[in-house]
Amino acid sequence: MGTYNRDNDAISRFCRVLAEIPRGQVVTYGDLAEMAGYPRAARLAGQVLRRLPGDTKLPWHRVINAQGRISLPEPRAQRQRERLECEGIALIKGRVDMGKYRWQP
DNA sequence: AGGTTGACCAAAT
DNA sequence: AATTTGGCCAACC
Repeated sequence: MGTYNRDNDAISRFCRVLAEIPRGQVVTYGDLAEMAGYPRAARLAGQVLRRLPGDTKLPWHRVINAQGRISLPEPRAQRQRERLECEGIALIKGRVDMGKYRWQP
């Protein structure tokens, strides 16, 4: 199978990877998908994140797009920016310095 | 069933 | 540097 169908096993794989991202670091949607075992399924990562409960303890804010930009619509983008800054990740002209903060295990 | 829609991405223009 | 293009893949009409 290799296909994703609302099976919780797939979702928990995304969540497991998400939980491992260290404080003060970020990954891209594509990175998250690949680490979860779904290479080239960046949009799938976005769908999983979108469905996370609003009160999740998972570090959803550590996931940004491949250009180092926040991919959320306002007003959630503002919350993500705040959370990142709380961890010492500043956005310079709307961008995270991927060379400095991208997590590579 | 089949078309459209995204918290996407890399390569080409 | 900014846009466009083609690929991606499950959810949702």
